[in-house]
Amino acid sequence: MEAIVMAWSEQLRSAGYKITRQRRAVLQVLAERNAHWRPLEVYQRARQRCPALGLTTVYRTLDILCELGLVQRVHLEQGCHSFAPVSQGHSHHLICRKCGEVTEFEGCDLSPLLERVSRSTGFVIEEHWLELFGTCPACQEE
Amino acid sequence: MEAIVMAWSEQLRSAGYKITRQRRAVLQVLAERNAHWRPLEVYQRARQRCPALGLTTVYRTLDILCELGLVQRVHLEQGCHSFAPVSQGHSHHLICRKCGEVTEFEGCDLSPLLERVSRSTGFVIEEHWLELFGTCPACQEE
DNA sequence: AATTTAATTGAAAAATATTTTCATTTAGGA
DNA sequence: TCCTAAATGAAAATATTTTTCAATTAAATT
Repeated sequence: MEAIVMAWSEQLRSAGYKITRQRRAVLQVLAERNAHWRPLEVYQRARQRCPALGLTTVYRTLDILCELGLVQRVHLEQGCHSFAPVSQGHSHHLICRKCGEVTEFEGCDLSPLLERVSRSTGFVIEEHWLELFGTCPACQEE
Repeated sequence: MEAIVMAWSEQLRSAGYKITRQRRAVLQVLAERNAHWRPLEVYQRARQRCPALGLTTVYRTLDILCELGLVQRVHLEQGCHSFAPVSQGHSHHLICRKCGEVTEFEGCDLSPLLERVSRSTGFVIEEHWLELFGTCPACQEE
């Protein structure tokens, strides 16, 4: 089994959640590809591994994974119904518009910008949210 | 009538859309407050001005306004079902978590960051979204 | 290995959000 | 005023998400 699935399972377990066949199937699907997934897509794909899986459980599992910070909601141009795996805590996504691949990127130091905006507007800024869209190396070749 | 409503109307007209009572009512509501609006909220409020208005028309009007770049979808923590007025073309929003006020901010020069991310990932970056959340000056006083 | 129990489950129903369809109405040019 | 394509609302359809509840099950305990 993928290392990431084992790591996620361990996180679930230590947060007091049981490792069920259904949850494992969901985790395995998410680990398949570093991309954004809609609940229905996860459901359809995970049912190949665990035919008894229900859509409700997919929603519930994604909720838990979000709460633990293992996946994050991704807001696409078409809507905000997708989720993507996250490796560290607070994370920003770079999304390929063609294949849907999701990459996290480092070095998001927005402090100077936030500082400037805060000064000019008088807002106290508590949270920021940045997403980039483009074309990944593989899709550029086509 | 608010200047902004007239400006929006002119934009609609010159894009070939008719100025109907319904559309005017929607525009007037959006001009009331620089905040984020959900379609249902717009509907309820605009019906006070135009009781014949249907929810379908609100959705359709918001679509058109988006297409013309006069409003923009706002992605909140709770979901992406809200819209906010936009003054210039590409715009970023600063959103008050308490009162919902939406402010556009200037000076979003992300070029160095985008350049850096592009180099380290190999992605061609075509679009970026940045949203800030915090507390506006008025809400800080409470 | 068997027992126990609280967590987890799926199905169905409900709630919520959005889009489509279509007959009727209407804005605005002729 | 007349005309016509655009726009409309109501209702139905579709899509998404949550709630409810009786049955099942993971995993701790014996």
